[in-house]
Amino acid sequence: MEKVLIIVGPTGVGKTSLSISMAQTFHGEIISGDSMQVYKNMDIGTAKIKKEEMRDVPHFLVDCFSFIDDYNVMMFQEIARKHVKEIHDKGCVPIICGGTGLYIKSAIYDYRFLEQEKDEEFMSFLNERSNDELWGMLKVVDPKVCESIHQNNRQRIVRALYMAHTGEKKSDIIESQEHTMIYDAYIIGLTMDRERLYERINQRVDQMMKEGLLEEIKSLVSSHENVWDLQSFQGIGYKEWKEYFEGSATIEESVEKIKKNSRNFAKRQYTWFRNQMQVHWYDIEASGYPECVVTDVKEWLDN
RNA sequence: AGGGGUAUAGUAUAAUGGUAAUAUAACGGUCUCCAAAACCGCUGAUGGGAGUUCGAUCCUCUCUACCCCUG
Repeated sequence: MEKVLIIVGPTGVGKTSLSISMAQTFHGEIISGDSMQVYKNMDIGTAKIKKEEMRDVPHFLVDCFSFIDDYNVMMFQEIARKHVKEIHDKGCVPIICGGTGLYIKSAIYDYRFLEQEKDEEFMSFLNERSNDELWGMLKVVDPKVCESIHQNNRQRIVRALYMAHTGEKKSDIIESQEHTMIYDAYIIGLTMDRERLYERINQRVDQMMKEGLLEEIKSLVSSHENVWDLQSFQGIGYKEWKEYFEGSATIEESVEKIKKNSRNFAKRQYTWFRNQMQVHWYDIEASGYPECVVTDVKEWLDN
């Protein structure tokens, strides 16, 4: 199996800088496992790596789509796997680094997605139903998957109904998989004291403001109509400005909201990585932090 | 310093002479294409002391802290 190095962790913990040093040490190339850093012109709010920080290490899936484009797991899975193969064939180490848990898991496990077909009629049919009605429908159509989705989670219920309607049932897809990794992956998870991480996140948001986050937003807002509905504008650091532009919130309130959402996000990321993937955790504040990663990765590469 | 007021969960607000509710935060979890999303669960409080009372968070006194007014 091809070897792939994975770097995950909560936002703001320092994944990017480790990815560069790993790439330099082990002759690696980096694939971004991040759902927002793909968008061009969204640099500050996504904490995107700067050109000069890349140190000539090749990066993929960064800065490659317009902010009006849609991007999703299936696209990530396909493109990331393609890059893994190419990097591997070159004799380099593919490094997937990012914070979007589902994306990364879907690329390294045998996840299978349905080809998306548009069915506007069925969609609007679903949109008119209440949560309870949809839940009742799913119970009939795909009872197995129904058990695993909470009644209030409309988004998932709709998705499952849509899958059953357009092709395969979600439960069938899941049962057709072995739920194993398709690569020989070493998963590095970075962590640190929760309180200090939150402090760091808060400071990073203040830093974004100093670097001109608001100006970045303004220029995007003026370059396209109704940006607030775009998928790219559902990202933290962007969606929080809607109220400000509508005149119902101050800059300070928006900044505080960004901080809060970032902290909440970091917590959800921990939950995912702790429970969904087999992560080797490293405390970035522990003594000998970068060195022990190098030692472990070296051992894994040699096997 | 004098006069008045307030004290309930980390924060903001309820309520009652029979030990307390809501929001939010915090924490934990679910996750197969909106995932930086969507959803679920849970912990936590009547400032300290004394009195009245069968029983006080509620009434009384006192201490403490904070707020307002007047020098």
